Amino acid sequence: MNIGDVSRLSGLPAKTIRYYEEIGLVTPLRDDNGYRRFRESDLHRLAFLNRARSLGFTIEDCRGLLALYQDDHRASADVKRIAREHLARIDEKLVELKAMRKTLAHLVHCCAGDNRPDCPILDDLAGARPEQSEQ
Amino acid sequence: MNIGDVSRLSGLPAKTIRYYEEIGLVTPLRDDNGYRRFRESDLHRLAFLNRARSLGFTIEDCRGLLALYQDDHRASADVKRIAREHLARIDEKLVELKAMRKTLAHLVHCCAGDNRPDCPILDDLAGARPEQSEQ
DNA sequence: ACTTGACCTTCCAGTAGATGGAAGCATTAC
DNA sequence: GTAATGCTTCCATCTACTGGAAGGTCAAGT
Repeated sequence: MNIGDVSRLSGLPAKTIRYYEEIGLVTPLRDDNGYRRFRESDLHRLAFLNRARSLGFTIEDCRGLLALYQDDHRASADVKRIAREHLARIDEKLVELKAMRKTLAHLVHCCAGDNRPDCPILDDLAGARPEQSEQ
Repeated sequence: MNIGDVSRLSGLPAKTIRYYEEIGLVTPLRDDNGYRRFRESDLHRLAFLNRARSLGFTIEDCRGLLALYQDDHRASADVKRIAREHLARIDEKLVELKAMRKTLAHLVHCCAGDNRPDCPILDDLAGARPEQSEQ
């Protein structure tokens, strides 16, 4: 298979596949003309990567997960640890985003959004926060 | 004020303040010795930036917000539009993260996390997804 | 045989938003 | 005088790609 084929089959852009090769996540063979030649196993790795990335795992997580995937003597505990840590990161991010969302939604709600200059959003950004006195 | 002072007062690292100068978000004066000299107005801009960034506004959003902040003839509608668009981006991100969280939490829950190799997390990443048949 | 178009290659640059570190002046404290 | 901070610039690095240029390869059609 050429890169176009695995791109279609894995759902990853060819650019991304080349990048993954560059950072050692996949190692296709080469034909005499210099074209990359992908085996079934390469395709599986790429599909695995696409799925793992879509779940938000970092590239380094993916590296670890692929290694465990290949390792018949793995302990599922190692996989679970990576996933749990990732889940914790997601939860942190969710807390942060929800806090942002709450403040922003409040500010947007308070702003008249007309052609006058008075704006509670700018007031907040400038430091005048009614619901959060300066200690 | 030197950079160390505004750093303490604005809460931004000196590195970040230099970076903000580089990209034109703040323009301190210079002393004869080459040191940056910050006015009160610079400090206000930096505090504004710190707050806006902590609410997740992009640097380009901040640029627009600062311009409106300085503009006595602004329309609050313009501020509100920037904030609403940002809010929409946050909501998108929240939807995405919540979906990831749901899948991940389920997989983590299903994984025994012992010293055996069987692992539903890897099974999922490898494409064997029971609750989501292939088309 | 020649051309066209699709496909492939490498290499370089750029994205967002900083952050880390090195080398080297300036200032302040003792 | 010297040691500790503090300031400067410059360059590199991070994440995870993505875009584009310049050019080689291949298969189909005429």
